[in-house]
Amino acid sequence: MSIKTVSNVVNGYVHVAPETRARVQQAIDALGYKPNMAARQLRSGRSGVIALAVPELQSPYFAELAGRIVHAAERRSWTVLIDQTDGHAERERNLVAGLRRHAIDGLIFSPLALAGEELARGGDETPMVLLGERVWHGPADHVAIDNTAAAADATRHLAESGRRRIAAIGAQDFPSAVTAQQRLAGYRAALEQAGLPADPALVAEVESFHRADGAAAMARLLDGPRPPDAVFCFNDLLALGAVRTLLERGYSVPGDVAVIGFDDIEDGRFSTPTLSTIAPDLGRIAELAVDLLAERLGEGEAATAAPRELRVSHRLVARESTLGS
Amino acid sequence: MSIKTVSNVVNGYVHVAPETRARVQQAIDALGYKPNMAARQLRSGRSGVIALAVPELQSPYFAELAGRIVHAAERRSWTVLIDQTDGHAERERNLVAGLRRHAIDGLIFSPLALAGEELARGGDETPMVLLGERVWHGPADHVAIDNTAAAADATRHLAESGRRRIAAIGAQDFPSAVTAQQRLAGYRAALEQAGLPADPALVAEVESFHRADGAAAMARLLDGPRPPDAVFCFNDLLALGAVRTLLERGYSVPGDVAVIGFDDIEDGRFSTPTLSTIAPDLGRIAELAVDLLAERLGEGEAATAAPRELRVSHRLVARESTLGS
DNA sequence: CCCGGACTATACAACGATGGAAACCGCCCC
DNA sequence: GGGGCGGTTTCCATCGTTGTATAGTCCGGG
Repeated sequence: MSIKTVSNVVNGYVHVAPETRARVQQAIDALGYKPNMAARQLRSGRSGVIALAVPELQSPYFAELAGRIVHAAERRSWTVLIDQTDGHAERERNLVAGLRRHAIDGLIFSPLALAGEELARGGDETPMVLLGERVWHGPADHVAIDNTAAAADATRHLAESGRRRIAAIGAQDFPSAVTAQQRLAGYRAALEQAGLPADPALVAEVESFHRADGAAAMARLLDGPRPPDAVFCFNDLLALGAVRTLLERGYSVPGDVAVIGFDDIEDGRFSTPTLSTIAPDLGRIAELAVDLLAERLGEGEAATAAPRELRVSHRLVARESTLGS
Repeated sequence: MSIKTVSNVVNGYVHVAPETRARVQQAIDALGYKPNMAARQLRSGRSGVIALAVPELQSPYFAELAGRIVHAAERRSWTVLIDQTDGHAERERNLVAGLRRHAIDGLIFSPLALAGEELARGGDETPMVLLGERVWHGPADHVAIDNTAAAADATRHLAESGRRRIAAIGAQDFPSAVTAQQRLAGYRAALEQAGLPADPALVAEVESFHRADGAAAMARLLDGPRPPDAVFCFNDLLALGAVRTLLERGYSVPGDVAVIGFDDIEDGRFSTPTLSTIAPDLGRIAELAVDLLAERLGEGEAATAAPRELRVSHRLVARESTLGS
């Protein structure tokens, strides 16, 4: 009974005599033998682990995304290793440069601080899939919804319900804030299409996309000369923060001010009022990201093809914060 | 220039001539050499990866916990691999049995479906730290807050603000639902201490701890013969769901019904009304869990000591849902 | 009765890194 | 001038697994 025979049994190699197989299996059970993954990995070059890099798990959007990706990866018997970048450019750069401390087969990366050419991979050939909004035709596979169109949908929804002074919360003007810029572009486009003036005083900048930023931004808008009658927030957290400020100050939502968010996180379905939002097809994003990695890890053709850009659908979900109850 | 010399340079071995070191380093940079983690791991027996097993990342509590643990692990240069059990007993059993597909140095496990002796480790000697509530003196290191006391604190807070009919949402009667049972025990103890009768009609069972369960449970309580004037929900998600139902039906919170939750997730700080809750020291839990693993992975004494039980502090955070605004 | 082929088990060499021992070097000191 | 010595580098074995090549076994057919 040689080592190789054990290997054959463990791997279900066909030509093992049933009797031998049984004996080996028995020994395995008795001794509690576990194959050593490190050695297997060394031999095969595959670890069965993919990394997911997100800014922070504390944000419901990323937490949900992570959960979906873990599930999608499970179907391929992959495990997911989490890298939290906290949105630090340095960390993100290290990821892209492949300065990882651990052996992974692929990387799914939702960048926050990096954009454009900075995401080009140097030297490291482990496949990478980029998530989230970004200039098209980048250096790696990319999965995203049509961000600008989605933002326009949200804004149009507000306009169509008769709102005239539609504010935006979530603008950011540093160059890597592609998400914010695309959503702002969609907002402006929809305003123009609706024949509404674009009042710069109605665009509120934020540091980051958390509830507190939304609350503060809303306060600034309300303190301005002519407060808005509707707000498009660039994500649901901002929107929940904004709603909080509005209710705190005695405004009615959507009576006085309608609010719409972006992401469709679960919080918005149970908040009061429930939150209108743009719902990206998260499940599909997760599946596609994992599928793309799988293709790159596969044998032939697809593995070396040019970067692909996949667009995922989104839909508008109108709830109480714009419709009333 | 041998392989070993490169290894020595990479690992910062002292006795390498500066000139040699420089040449090697230069070659490394030029060729983009990356040490192979699989090989290193095979030799050293350490992967630098710990697994975190939680029921689901979609729950803000676990998402936050995961984020904290990733950060705590980072300080030891460990990476965290996520296992989502979805609360399936089978999956949890596999974890405990060590039927892992990947090489990890340790496991931080927040069980949902398993309890007590089922958690005893068979054969697998990779260290495990259990999180969350459970019978004491179990088979592995364990970090948790005093769950019963915390539940009593929450209930007492309601009683002290003059509420007489205090309901509980979150009871579960299957044997592994230790968390629910401990919180229920705390609730009952506090009622008794406050001299309030324990009306079984005021205890609402739930399937799981999500917003929808809280909303449904609240509806059942309101439809009952004598609705409560306060509710202690066994976690914040249940509480947010309950608040949603109350507001939807025109009740004032806390005017008609006061609500308190458990976990102190971020949602509760920006909901309307803001949510009173029990805040466990999550950061400390994460740190301790990682520290315990580190001890077990260390060389000598501590590695083989008896399982330890560490208790983490919690505090009551009173917000609008019990105090009013 | 021998041989080919199918089936089964073993031997050996990798995968890439590292600990330890051995080899090499220049130099000081007796 | 040779032995010893510190500092530096190389050699060898090893971690556990698996692909390839090889050896062994058994059977049926020519």
